[in-house]
Amino acid sequence: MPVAPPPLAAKRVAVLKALAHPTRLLLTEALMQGELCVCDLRALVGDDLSTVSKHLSLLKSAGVLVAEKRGLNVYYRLACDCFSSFLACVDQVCPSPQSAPTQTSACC
Amino acid sequence: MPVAPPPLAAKRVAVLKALAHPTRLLLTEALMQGELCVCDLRALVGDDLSTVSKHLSLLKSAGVLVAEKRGLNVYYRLACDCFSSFLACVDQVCPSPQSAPTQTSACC
DNA sequence: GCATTAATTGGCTAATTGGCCAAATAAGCA
DNA sequence: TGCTTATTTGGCCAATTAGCCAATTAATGC
Repeated sequence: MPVAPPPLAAKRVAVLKALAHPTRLLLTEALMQGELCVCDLRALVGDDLSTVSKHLSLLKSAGVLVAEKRGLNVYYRLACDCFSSFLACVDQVCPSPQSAPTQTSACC
Repeated sequence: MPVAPPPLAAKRVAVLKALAHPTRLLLTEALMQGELCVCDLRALVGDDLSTVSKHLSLLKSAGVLVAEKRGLNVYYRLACDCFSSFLACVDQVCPSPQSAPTQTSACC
């Protein structure tokens, strides 16, 4: 088993692709502090509401976020609470000279 | 500090985007076992040599891989040895029902 | 039911990315 | 020098993605 089997690999790619966009990464980072509704997130990133909605939908499809409708609002939150260590992982994958200088959270 | 500062965020996006492609993820996973030359990697993925070269170049630009020329061959290897725990991280970001069933390597 | 607010969906175009071919560069060897 | 092999680069076209607008759906209150 030299590499991941196709279904796992496809899932990994979906997660990575979902997060590999500045706006979507920003949205996800914002949700580290807790759930927010779409209109809050829209105000945060400044894009058109439909654009934000599509980004969120993609993140939900990938399994990164979960959505819950309460009243008129839809609240999004992280599907798992390990996203901060995931980010630490990302920062560690390549030993860049300037990034993560005072980073203490470890992944690997 | 609600979210990552622009330069760090851009770097994260670059790493994620580099890995968010089936072929590039496959190439990177293959290099977990050690360095390989471009022709070996080309045989592994089956794409045109120029396509593989461009994928590798992108991964190098993102800082995921490093290249070293020895003789006629260019050998690529992982820029950091923590890639396996990074993958474990990816698998953990969303609690999918079928993926990572017997996974013991932990990230978060 | 009708009006209002929140969010999603469809449609369209612009921009980006992917992948092949051909040409160019680089290194070793006769 | 010229030949051969390994890799990269440029160019081109197809496919995907991004983002805006308009229209639709959903929930609440009158």
